[in-house]
Amino acid sequence: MQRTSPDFRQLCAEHGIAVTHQRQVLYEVMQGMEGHPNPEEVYARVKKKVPAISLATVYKNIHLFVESGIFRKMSMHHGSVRVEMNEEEHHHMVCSRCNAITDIGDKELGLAPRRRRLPDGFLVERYAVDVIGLCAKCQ
Amino acid sequence: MQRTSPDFRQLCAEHGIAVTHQRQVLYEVMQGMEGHPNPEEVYARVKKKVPAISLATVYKNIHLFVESGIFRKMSMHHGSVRVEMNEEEHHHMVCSRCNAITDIGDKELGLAPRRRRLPDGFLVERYAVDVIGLCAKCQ
DNA sequence: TATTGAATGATAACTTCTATCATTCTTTTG
DNA sequence: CAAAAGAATGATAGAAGTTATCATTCAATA
Repeated sequence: MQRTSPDFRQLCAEHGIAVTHQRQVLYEVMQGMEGHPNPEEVYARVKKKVPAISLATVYKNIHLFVESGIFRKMSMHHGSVRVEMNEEEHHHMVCSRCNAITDIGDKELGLAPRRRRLPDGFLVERYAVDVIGLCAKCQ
Repeated sequence: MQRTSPDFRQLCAEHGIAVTHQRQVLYEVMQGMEGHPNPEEVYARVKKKVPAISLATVYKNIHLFVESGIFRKMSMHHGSVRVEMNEEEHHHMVCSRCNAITDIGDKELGLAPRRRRLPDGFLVERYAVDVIGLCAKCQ
């Protein structure tokens, strides 16, 4: 029985990881989620399609996806790992009262040019700006 | 027995919190720490001066200090709460390999103009920039 | 100083995440 | 294409960090 698509086989080949049914379902479910889902949320959704899947498998594969560059991990304002599903270059507005996180595009943020080298020989990969403040609801 | 200094009494009065011996020792110990200590590190130090103190008390008071504005909580790249002890306006360089966090001053970062209002009516309090990259050791 | 409400300390419990390991599935190799 | 080798999965125990509970002690205030 062919359980995995050619597209997913290729994605895995490109990133040097093995193809499994669980992995494909997990990938597709995560693709369909917006914002910054945490592992429990992903697990709940994947379970609908693969009821026997283990939470450990979800964790292991989220790490694998992040390490192999398929998804990006974002910093943790929630006390749990969050995966970044927005592919656009963007940053975050974090409400200091309710902790809600909203994306904001690079342009709307309007920050000046960036340096590729910083003191102590630090080599820059990217800038992640958190704007701390109050969301409309909490003002 | 007078166990608390007038200075600390005033600080507490200003922030509307009660004065206790544990609280003063905790405050002084934290003042003497640099970087981004976590609750366990703080607990270990405070215990030397107040051996009977409970870890729960440390946690409760760190929260209290942060909520009342005495200290600032920083975002969590380490998987535990970190308190910001650097009073200067600054940001963080986060190594994507070893997770080391180094402070960088506002000027050295060179990210010019900031907006006080952002889309969706978000009211800005401050900008917290995480520069993700590789520290000198990990390159 | 007595009263009342808050803080503390001890510890159980909770949340999030990781390690372990037997079983099952993929990949590789002949 | 089948067998062997290696990797992934699922179940679950356990670790780390944090919070909740509650009896006791302490600080604020009347």
